[in-house]
Amino acid sequence: MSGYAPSEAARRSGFSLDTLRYYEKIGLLAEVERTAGGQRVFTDDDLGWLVLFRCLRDTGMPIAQMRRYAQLARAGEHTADERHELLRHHAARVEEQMRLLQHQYDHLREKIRFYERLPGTAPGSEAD
Amino acid sequence: MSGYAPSEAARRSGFSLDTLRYYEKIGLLAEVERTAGGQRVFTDDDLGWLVLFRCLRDTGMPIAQMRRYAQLARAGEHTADERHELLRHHAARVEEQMRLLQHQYDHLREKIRFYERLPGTAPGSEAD
DNA sequence: TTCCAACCTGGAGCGCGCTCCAGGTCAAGC
DNA sequence: GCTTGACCTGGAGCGCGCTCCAGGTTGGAA
Repeated sequence: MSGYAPSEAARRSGFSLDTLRYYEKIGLLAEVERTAGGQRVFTDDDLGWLVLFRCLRDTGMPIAQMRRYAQLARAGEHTADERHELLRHHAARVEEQMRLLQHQYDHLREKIRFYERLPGTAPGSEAD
Repeated sequence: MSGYAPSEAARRSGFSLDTLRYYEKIGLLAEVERTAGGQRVFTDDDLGWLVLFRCLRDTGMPIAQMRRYAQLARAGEHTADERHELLRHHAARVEEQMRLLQHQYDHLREKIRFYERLPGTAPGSEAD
């Protein structure tokens, strides 16, 4: 079941080896288990965290905030409310982000339509 | 009608004064007109470009690509096809970006639902 | 046993997109 | 004419999130 070499964890998570080490170094990922010789062994739980980090990162959460979330989770059950609130707050910003993206995408499409109305090589508007 | 002081251009565009100067320096904005004394005077056309840059920037286009677009436009009508293609290509990436954002947003909402199913302070799953 | 690819560490470096600074100039109101 | 706030320039610095490097260690296959 669990116990992945670094390269395997990288492959499964989509993060680079360097990024995995970096995430551990800055305390985003908790201390990863090691072999007797000191090489990392990632667990399914680590992989689960990486999936979450990817979600949060892809939605624009800064690393400092991800770290805060992770540290709260490690602190125990009693931080559940705060973690919940943190995610809800983030979700609200993601919604705003989606609205802005949609809005600017509409602008972009309109701009593109301008080019599609251009009849070959005719004199066009200045505002292109 | 046209002729805006730097601070006014900043206010209208939402870019900082430094950013406006930076955009001109790197050749994103064409050379902005000046008073006899050397102070910038932004035109309505400049403002139009800034609106476009905001659209492209908000949708994640790198500056190098915006500059390419701007330079093509300055080069004349004969670059219209290439500009069109550039925007269409960008729009495709924005669509992909929107899909990913929606997908990860769904994940996030599911995570939040997990906290909402938590009955007070009960022993929860590990995978939080 | 030997090999070599994968792994380790600490720390420097990078690419992006600004942002700030020092030291000086301009121009509008009094 | 003087003041003062907005503006100018070139260039350094920054915050983020990695990414790369040198120099050394590990561990599974042949």
